[in-house]
Amino acid sequence: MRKPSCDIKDLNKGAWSKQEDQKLIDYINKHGEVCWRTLPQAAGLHRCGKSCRLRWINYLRPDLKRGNFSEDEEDLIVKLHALLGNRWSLIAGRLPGRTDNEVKNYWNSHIRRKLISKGIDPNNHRLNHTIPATLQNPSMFDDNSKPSKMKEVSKKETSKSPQVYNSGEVSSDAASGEAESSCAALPDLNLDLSIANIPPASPTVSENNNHESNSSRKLHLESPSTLVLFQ
DNA sequence: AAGTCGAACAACCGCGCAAAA
DNA sequence: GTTTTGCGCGGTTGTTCGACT
Repeated sequence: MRKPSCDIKDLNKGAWSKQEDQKLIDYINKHGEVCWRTLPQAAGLHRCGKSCRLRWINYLRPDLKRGNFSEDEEDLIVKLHALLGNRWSLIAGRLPGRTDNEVKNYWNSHIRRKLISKGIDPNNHRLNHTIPATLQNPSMFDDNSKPSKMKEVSKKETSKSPQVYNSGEVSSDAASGEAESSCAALPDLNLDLSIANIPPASPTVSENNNHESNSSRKLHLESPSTLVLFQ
């Protein structure tokens, strides 16, 4: 049986200290992103490689943008989500300086609610037939779609709700189908969109790593025609 | 001022995939 | 052809902090 990659005892968990961050940064600056499994020991970190990788990719990488998402970025996320579903790494790959985790969090905390407030199902980008309570009483949302008292879309509810795009089960057909339907739902969005039209982000870590990401392997993005949509 | 609630976000977990052995 | 290994992904959880009562 395969042994877990993080089964070593006495490993630190939880928040990273500044010292740990610095060790990781120093090591990667010196040696580059080598084998994540062996990196912690080599760098003198009591963390599993996975944890180091995550910390580096999501927080320590020098090319990270951080800060609020712009309107353009938000638009792009919505469009890409309509195309790709919950393929956060692919979506993030088109947003320079953004990570999949960041995009995912932003989607769940901001965009998702925003769409719901507009009566759009964030799972399939279709207009809900039943008018949501939020539309009947728009005052429940302010301009930033920050729900003042929206218990209906509580954290648990949103995270536990079934996703249309189950991981690994979304074919490009399904994705394009969603996109087609979303055109009607989102008339303001120009979904005459192809991957080729989207400005490429700076190479991600995985791309730099000479490894094709899992997601691109699954979707074969290297052949853009797969995802080009025409209305 | 204290307590409660919810949003935001960092981090972890489990799984699938591809490459290597 | 099968098993093992490591990476990367998406989903979920935990923690922090600000707003509100």
